[in-house]
Amino acid sequence: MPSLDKSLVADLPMFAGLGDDDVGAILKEAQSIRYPKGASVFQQDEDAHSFFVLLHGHLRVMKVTPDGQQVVVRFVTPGEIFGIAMAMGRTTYPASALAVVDSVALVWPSPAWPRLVAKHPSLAVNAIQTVGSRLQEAHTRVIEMSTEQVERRIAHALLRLAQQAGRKGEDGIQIDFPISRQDVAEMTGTTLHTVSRILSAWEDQGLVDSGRQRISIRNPHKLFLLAEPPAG
Amino acid sequence: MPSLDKSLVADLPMFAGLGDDDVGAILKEAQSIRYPKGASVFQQDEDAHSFFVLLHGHLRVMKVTPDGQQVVVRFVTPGEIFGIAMAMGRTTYPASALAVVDSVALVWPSPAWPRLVAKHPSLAVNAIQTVGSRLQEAHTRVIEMSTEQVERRIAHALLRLAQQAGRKGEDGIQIDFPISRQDVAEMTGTTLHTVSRILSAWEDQGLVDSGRQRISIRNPHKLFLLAEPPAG
DNA sequence: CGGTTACTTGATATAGCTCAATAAGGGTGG
DNA sequence: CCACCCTTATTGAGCTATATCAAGTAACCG
Repeated sequence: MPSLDKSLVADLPMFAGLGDDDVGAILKEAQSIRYPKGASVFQQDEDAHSFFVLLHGHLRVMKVTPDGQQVVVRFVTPGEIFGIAMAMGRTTYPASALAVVDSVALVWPSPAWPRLVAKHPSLAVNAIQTVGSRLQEAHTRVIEMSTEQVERRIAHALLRLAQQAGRKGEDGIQIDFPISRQDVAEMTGTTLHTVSRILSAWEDQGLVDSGRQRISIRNPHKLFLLAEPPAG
Repeated sequence: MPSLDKSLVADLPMFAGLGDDDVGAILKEAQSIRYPKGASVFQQDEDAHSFFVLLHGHLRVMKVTPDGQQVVVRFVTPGEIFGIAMAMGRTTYPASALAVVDSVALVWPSPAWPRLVAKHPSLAVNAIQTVGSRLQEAHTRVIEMSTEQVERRIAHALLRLAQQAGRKGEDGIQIDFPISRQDVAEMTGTTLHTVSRILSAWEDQGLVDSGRQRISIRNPHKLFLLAEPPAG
């Protein structure tokens, strides 16, 4: 019984440079698990027992500060590897992951990682690149938070979301999972009130069309101009 | 002529899990270069020709936004690997590195990386961990910028600097390289004016002792309490 | 010394937070 | 299918942390 279809995953960046046989062997060690909407995939500070590849759905990854404030680290989209705390030399997860819609992931036990890497070194190379690009993103975010004010940060966040999880609709690009004002606030370091006000303003200008846990971008070009004002 | 002393570098995290022979072989491919104070090691967007290990001195890594604002990404301290853009799958450096004091680094040509990794897989594993811990730091910074106000952010930044580059002096921990108010501002997303005011206030309270491009922490414990106020 | 770079400090302006109240969806159970 | 409830979103008013503007002082460098 070929438990998992190689074709589903063979061309994910994580498996780049691996032959079909290798991919098959790696997949044999994984199981696929379904996470219903709202379910937790793993919790911050919990023992990093597994690592994952998202097959279907969307996850919100968030961190909570000691005093209870939440920050959204990112959203995981299908094809991404996540929860690789162990590969980064950690024993616990640095953040929590929650299914925002019904989702399915491949799951490997963390102890399999060193063995798999030893046998398939390209895994390590690919993992560095994955972590590297996340580092880039994180730095981008630091820079935005240091130098831009709220409106531009929100514009950037929405454009990024549209790129990662945008679904072309009748008029505009819709973000393909439920996302609240609070979520956007936690991604951009502001409050839901400010997000609400700004989205309302943009709505009036015909820039976006949004509602309860739903945002679509009607005019990406104008939004882009807000995010990156032409030099002057 | 044994150009470089293995003992200098054999126990850096980057070479963990490698035998003396391996370390020797890897070192053979590097040259050591001196960067006088103020010299550029590499420039943002420049072709990622080399990667480095800092042997001596301190570097400031910074990014410039399209509109010319600078952000300090981090300071490099001796023993660290840096400029590994290429390992992360980039062809150009995402930031610039500048010697803030006379410095010395080991330099490898980027094309050597894949070959070295193929021959010494622990390099890849160690690199993931390095990049992973930088990702952690970057996320920490995002979270601080999202949830803390300026005074706490500066407190955190100074404590981190003290940990990475603190030199125990007669009274307190001195940051071991020249650092201006502007630098601290660019690390914490504020202005030099605000940093100056806050340091002045701390000076009055006997928390720090600072001057032109010089900061030392007289009372780390109190500073820590500012950074992490006890729950309430 | 003269010039430049770093730092200090006051006064004012304002972006965005906080507080507060209301409204609109949308799911659920009767 | 309707009524209710809970979550999410909207919007106003006032406040405050911090940026900005402005001016002067101190340290270092050649």
